Amino acid sequence: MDYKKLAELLFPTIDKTPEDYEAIYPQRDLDEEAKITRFAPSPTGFLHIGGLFAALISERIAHQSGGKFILRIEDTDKKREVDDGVSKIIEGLKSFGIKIDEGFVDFDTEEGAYGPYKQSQRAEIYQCYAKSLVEQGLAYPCFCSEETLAKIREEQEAEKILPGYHGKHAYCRDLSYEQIEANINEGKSYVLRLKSPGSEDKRINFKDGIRGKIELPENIVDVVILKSDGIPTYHFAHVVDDHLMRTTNVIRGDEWISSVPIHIQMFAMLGLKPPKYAHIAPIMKEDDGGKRKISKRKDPEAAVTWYSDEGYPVDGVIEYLLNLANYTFEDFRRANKTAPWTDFKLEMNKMSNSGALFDLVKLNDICKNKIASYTADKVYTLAADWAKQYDEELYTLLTRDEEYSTAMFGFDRNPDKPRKDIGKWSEVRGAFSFMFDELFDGKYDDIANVSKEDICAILDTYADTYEEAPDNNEWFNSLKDVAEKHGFAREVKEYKQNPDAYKGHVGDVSNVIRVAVTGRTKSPDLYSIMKTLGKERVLNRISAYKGAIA
RNA sequence: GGCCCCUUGGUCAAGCGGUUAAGACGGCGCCCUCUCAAGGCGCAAUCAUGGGUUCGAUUCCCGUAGGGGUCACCA
Repeated sequence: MDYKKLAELLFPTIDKTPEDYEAIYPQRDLDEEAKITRFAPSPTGFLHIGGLFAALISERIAHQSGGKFILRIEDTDKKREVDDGVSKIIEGLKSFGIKIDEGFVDFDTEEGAYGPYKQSQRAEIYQCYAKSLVEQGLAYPCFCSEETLAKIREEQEAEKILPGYHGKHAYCRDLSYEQIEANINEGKSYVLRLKSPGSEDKRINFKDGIRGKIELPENIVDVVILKSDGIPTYHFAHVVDDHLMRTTNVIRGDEWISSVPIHIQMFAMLGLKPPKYAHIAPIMKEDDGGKRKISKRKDPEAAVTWYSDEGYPVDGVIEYLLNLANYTFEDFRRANKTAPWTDFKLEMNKMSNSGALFDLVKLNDICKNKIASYTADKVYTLAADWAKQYDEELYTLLTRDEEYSTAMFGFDRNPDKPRKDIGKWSEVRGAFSFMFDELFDGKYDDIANVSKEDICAILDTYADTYEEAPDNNEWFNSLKDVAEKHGFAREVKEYKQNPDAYKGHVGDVSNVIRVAVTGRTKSPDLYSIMKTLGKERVLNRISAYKGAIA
């Protein structure tokens, strides 16, 4: 058969050759060490936490080696594509600080010399490589209908042999030129299949960057490389794109492992060198005592936007993911308390090869530590940013008096032992409601161990003698005076040594003030709170509390 | 079902033939403390299972079970 003639019949408009594209997209001029990685999602909905994880790993591997990180859009499936899919991906990546060098670096901004970076715009390139395969007799058109394919599958199931287009079921494999031409003239639609040279009893080996050596049976199926609309399947697009974009390391989900034989075969048939592969385990979710892949449909936390909505600090989420990727991140963080996460050297071979359960409790802990490490200014900025989008009332309150809010976020924020009570911005409202009259709900925790009479007497004395103390010590000393006056011990120790001699101790007295001022028995440093609140508001709170318990 | 991958406390996990089987989160307890948060100290809790190999298996080999993935003109 004259394959050249066939190629012309199939691709009359394709006049470039693979050599042309080799020249258009030359080898990159980079260090030996520099790695080119890419994140290649399909725009079928929101950005998934697993996608962010894969993107983060790829970005790290590229940037810590002095290489480049590409965002390529795999939009070869028109049926599943979602309108704003691309912008959702870019927005998600951007909001988590993933820096893209090439491809879709921003909304409507495509950069780089290896584009276009959207597969739907690369049809001619794929077709050119497909044509060359046909010319060499390595690919052929297949006219089998869906029904035929279904029948083949049935037969194979009955015979208990490997399903797929191969062997005696590969009906179109040996069609003559005349048959093909006749079919085409009839207007029959067809796909292009690769003529697999694989044999059933041979195996292929490859080294996975995470799992090490993997051995799989060779691919014997004549897979589709071009769909009937002329658009490539994932496999073919991957091979052509990652070659032409000069990707050195393909990092993707482990659901691709079983396709590696197909990919390696394609690279070989095109005479190209495959990239290094690394397959990462999916993020799992606990389900009825079992594990399952975290799912777009069932789990709100699968969407990356969920973390933004909840107000998790983006660094916290990233560090949790890094922690999931390499157990050594924790040590890095302990040793470098304030270093940016980009200083951490991610190691591929330290990645776990079984899927980890996503642990919101751990995430929360990391985020608490993260926020505790911020300055009050930074907390203010980030909390306000979040509130602006998700809690308008809080935003108004927070920004009404920046100095006031910053002082509030500064409670107990000493560098050695910072307060760790909020893990996400949505907790700000609840944690600091007492700082704003608009949010202060007039509900009070019960005080169990002080009588109502004593509470009133303490409040009276306190209100009458209230002065803004210059520092915490002095304030506390004056509180001790109040305690003493009402029959409470000045020191907790004194009380413990001789409990019958007192009604209680200074801690009980401070709690009375605490409840009056904040409504609750648990709060950050009371002195700081009152100082920030100001005398007038403190006195108002005290009288309001008296009214409430009267 | 075929093929492939995986299996250490509740969770993330270190370990790579001999260990009291790290560490972190969570839990519990104690200490510190004007409350809480934090911090300090401590406790409980793990090698899926059966066979080998070996003087010795968490570690190596085989089987079993369980989990996951994949077998499309989806990625």
